[in-house]
Amino acid sequence: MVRQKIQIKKIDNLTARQVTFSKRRRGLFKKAQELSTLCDADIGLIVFSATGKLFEYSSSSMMQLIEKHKMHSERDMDSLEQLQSSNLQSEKKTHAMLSREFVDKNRELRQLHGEELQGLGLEELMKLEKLVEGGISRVLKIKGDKYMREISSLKKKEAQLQEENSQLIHQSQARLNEGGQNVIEQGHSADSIANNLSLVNSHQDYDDSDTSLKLGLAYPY
Amino acid sequence: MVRQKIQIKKIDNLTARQVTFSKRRRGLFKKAQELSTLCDADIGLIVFSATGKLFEYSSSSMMQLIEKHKMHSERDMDSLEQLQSSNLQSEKKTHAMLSREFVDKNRELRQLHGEELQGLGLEELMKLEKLVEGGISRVLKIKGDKYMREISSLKKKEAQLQEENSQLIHQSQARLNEGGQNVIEQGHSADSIANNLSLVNSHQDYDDSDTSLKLGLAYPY
DNA sequence: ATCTATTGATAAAA
DNA sequence: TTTTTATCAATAGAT
Repeated sequence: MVRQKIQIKKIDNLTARQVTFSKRRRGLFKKAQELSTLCDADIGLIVFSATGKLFEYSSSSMMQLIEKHKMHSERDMDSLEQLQSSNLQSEKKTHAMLSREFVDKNRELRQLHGEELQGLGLEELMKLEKLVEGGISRVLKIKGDKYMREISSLKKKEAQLQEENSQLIHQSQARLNEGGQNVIEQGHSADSIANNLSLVNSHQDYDDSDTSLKLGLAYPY
Repeated sequence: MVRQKIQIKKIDNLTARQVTFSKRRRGLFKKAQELSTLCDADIGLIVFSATGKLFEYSSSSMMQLIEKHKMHSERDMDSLEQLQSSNLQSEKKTHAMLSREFVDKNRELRQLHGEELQGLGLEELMKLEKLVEGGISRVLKIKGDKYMREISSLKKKEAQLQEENSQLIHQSQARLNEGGQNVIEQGHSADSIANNLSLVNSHQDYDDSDTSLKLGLAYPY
């Protein structure tokens, strides 16, 4: 664009190409920074040289920017997620099947063992739930850039669900006692979980991750 | 840079800022494209206007580029992951402990039931273990994007909790029916989950993100 | 890396 | 917004 105008096509001469890359790259970064400053824009610029070297600029944090970008064009992940999702379809089915087997087995155990064993499973679930909650609160402390905000949002959903779980469990317990059956120790029997269907419908609006954990453990990690 | 040189600082006048944004943005994209063509560079440019509108350019695919970028700068997430990792140490321990309890319970079941049941539990645990391993290896194939993995993990948690809710609700129904009549369709007992926990310990070597799979049981997304 | 002749980008105005 | 125009900035080619 100077001494002589050049064509915008790949520069054949390696040395000339490297020189031009270096010069123009700097110019590009400068322009990006200027635009960001002048117009209060959030800009991210990633440049890989032909040799694979990375150069980047971001007016804020690249991580943050990339996250924001993904939110604006959700389709990025979609192909990947669809891939994974389809990969998992058969597994889900198998898993659901096995889960049912386990359910039956466990019921058997309870029957053999009598009521005093009833609460154990749920009790331990609750412990695990507490662990999850602990993990959440710790992680939530991590600094809030926008990337973090997405994570936070996911965690909120999770917390709501846990709350819902707790309520279900509580009400189930109450219902059991109402039933005037053999009273169990304070443990929460899984079996005892009853009714509370009213809670269900208020959360049907969750979008993604229809993935189901048939085993249902509140295990975050 | 023209009729009068301007300072590189935020343009106060809104209209002027918008005009400049529009002009310079185009110029920037053009320069990016030129650099990409001339020097065979892989370039991604993301611009968010002050009003949140997204403009982007990528010489190849933005997704691809972002993935590549993450591979080159894995350290971004490291501090965060380390935090989480350390936060999780105690939880992992507790979890391992609980897992052992569940294993014991399962052994108890087999003992009560006699020989004909002996192999069953283990057999199914192995099946599940395979499923989990399958899920893990698939996830590990997804290019090393720790960030995505964290979000995935959260989504998994959410899914698990939702499923747990469903199960609780199902059981509630079952319980209700049991109370009044008899015979119900088999809901998924939360108790039954106990058996699966024995899977956990065999995969302690995976890093945090993947750890979720152990607990979440082959649901990577 | 530095120089400099030119082209390219763009601020201000319309 | 887009176009025009007068300048300033970027840079191709040479050193």
